[in-house]
Amino acid sequence: MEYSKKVDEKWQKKWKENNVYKFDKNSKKEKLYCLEMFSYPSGAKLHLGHWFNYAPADSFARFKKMQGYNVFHPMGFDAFGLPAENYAIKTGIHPEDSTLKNISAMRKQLEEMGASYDWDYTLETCMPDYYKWTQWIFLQLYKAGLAYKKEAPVNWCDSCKTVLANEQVINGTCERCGSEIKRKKLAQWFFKITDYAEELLQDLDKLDWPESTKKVQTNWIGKSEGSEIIFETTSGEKITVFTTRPDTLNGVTYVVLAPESKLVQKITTDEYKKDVEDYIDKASKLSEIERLAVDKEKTGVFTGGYAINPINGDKVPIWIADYVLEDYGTGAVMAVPAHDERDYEFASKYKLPIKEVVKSKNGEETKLPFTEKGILVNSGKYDNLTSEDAKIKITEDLQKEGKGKKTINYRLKDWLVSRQRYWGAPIPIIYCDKCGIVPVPEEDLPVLLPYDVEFKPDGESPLKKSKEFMNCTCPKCGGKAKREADTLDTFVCSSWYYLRYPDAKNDKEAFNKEIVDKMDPVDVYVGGKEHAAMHLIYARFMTKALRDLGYLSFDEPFTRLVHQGMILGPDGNKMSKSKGNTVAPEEYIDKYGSDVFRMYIMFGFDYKQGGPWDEKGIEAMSKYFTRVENLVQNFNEVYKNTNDSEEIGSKEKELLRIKSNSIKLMTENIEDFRFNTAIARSMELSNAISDYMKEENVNKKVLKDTVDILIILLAPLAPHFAEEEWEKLGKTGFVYNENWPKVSQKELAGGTKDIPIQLNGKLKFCVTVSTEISEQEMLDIIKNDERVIKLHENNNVVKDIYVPGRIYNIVVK
RNA sequence: GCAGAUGUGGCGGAAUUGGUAGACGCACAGGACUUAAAAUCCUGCGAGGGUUAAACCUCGUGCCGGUUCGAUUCCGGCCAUCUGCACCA
Repeated sequence: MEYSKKVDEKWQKKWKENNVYKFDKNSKKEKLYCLEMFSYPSGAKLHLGHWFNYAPADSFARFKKMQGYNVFHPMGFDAFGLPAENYAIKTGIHPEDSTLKNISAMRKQLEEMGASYDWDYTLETCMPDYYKWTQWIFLQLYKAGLAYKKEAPVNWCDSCKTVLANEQVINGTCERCGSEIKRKKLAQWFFKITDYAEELLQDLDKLDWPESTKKVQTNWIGKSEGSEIIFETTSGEKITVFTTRPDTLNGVTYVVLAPESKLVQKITTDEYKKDVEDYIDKASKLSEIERLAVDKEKTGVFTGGYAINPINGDKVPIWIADYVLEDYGTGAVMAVPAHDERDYEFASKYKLPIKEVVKSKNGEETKLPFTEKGILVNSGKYDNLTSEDAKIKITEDLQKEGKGKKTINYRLKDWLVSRQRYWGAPIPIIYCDKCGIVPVPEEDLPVLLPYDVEFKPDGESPLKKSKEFMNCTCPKCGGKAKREADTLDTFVCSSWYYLRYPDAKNDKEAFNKEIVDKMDPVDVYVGGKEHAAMHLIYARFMTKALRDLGYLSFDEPFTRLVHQGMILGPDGNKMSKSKGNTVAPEEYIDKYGSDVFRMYIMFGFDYKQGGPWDEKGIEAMSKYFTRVENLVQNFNEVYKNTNDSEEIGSKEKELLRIKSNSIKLMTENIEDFRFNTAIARSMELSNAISDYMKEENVNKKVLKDTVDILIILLAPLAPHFAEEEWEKLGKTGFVYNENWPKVSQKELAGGTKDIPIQLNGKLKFCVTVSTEISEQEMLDIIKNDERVIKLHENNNVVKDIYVPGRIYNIVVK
């Protein structure tokens, strides 16, 4: 049958009937856990991005299986979350109904793609049999003190009526709807990811991840080493500041508190009370985007209070200013306008003194603000020390007097996990008037998400409106109590799903320890780099936390990480409905079949790079399929009708060399997710076979072996097509069950090779030598080549450089 | 502003540890087959010069410079585009 969607259907049916993709958990082969980031069923159809993520990664998994690994390759659905709820708000269709419908449609499409998933291991995060365990994990973290509640200024989106994580705030606007984010104080649940900041940073070294992603995480964690320094104040309070530049302590000319700081009230004198209150009031009304605008001029106000410099006794004014952030460091800074740009700008505006205490090391004139390290001046006994030495010395001296210490700060903040939303896993907590916060007993899990709820947003959690859900009895005292109305951030669901897959049907525990230790960590994780900061850091945290609680015994969830690039619209822009440049895969699948589409997206782009969609390439790929079909058909005829030659001559050697070269490079390339070059090598091989078949006398054995190998090599890349051609070759089993071929070094050497001859590094010509002779013989042939001799005669030769088997360069004056 | 990535023919993209730049494919041109077209097959295809035709010569991997017998690859300095993070003291 000529390749089309019909061939896909034929083989999908056969695969199913024969359980070809059944995972054998008892296999003795080495396990390989290959995972793609699971899909979010916000729409009913797989879009091009899904295809570009899943189809090539499936080819990788197939390749690994053929190489002899026991490949575990599951797929599931990240089904809770805002889009389904927003869709529901718009259309009135319940999130559960639309989500489940989308899941079944997407699953059907994934089957049509021909992906080698074992669906016995699937999961859906919105189902009670999954979120029961999400809640259970919450309880374990709660018991361990890693989940806690606190009042916190949160990012509030007025349009979505919800709190957003810092990661969901883009330039002060909501990631989803683009409206400005305001600050609001609410009691919120947090996970203590900051406890793991140092380990999350250190363990990045262990990971086979793209460097750029490690960098993103490093910046996200934002470790900075410095000192905490205590300033006494005239009002008797103490202000602790954090600084990375204790060497500039003598240059402090004022101290600044964040407007939200609790100290402000105590330090402010009556005289300045009104100014300060006005300022705080104004600052709190500013939205995040206004407050953080880069070009915003710094503002602040004097409190009337003074602080005492712990090192020289200087009395400096205390100000409040919104350029100081409450939630970083100590919420207070010592201002050194001479050596910090922000302080300089502020001091200049408010006419505060500027005192220079660091000079350039090489004695050059320094222009203020001078923010580099240098040599201390105007610093009493610390004069002439380098910044590096002074940092240590000053901190030591302060420590002796209990006025300071060395410390480390991280930008990473605790993970805010509560959402005032309906479509998520309910937080398993009960509030009792008598007993306070009471965790739901494990045997009462899951806390079911009620179906009948008014989920239109009005600033309150939708669950609060369901009396049935809210009213309960306290597990401790049996009295009347209320449930937590917030649901968990979907990132909580996705922070542990890779642990659930291998034991997805376990109804006794989230996952069995023995199984998870055997199957995890994920060996190869494939997904977009938009998750570099959030999902990937949360999952790492979760693995480490569960390890410390004794539920598993490894440190990192994803050993190797690969990011696919993004396919852009034909116009080179990101695909979006509003731009009208989207590409619908279904049309192409229907017209050409899934394999042509898969092969095109693998061949037309650098996988890690992506690029603009080009429709012409798909037609070309379809033609390649036809060429291979013709090749197989011709082969069957040639094999039947021509005379056999047992000779292994130069033609055969060349064919075998190309065959082995294709095996070698395809093996390396697929391993490295470089599908475009892998496919190029398969094309070279089919071209070589076609050429060889035009010969008068063919060596049938060589030809047959080579054709078989071509189809085997294509099997992971074009699975349906390869099965069809395999069958045409008269084979009975599935080509998927064949072994990936091995390279023959002897064949790879071929018969001859060309040694380039250069003159001053520029190619002149090549000398062809046999690969079966010694290096010395090769050199002799090159040296005695007429053209080489001529080059020597006609030039003033300085020397010859010979890299054995590689290149021969003649250096002339 | 900081960090990261990218820059190669008309196009997508290839080039081991520095060693024949442009694999493979698209597009294009010419040819074969055909009444014709499509499909298929064959040939050519970085730019410029040169030749009846070849041979051959010069230039060429964003720009400038360096290291080297030899640089798309290594180093220094720019430019452009993209993506993160953005008052983190």
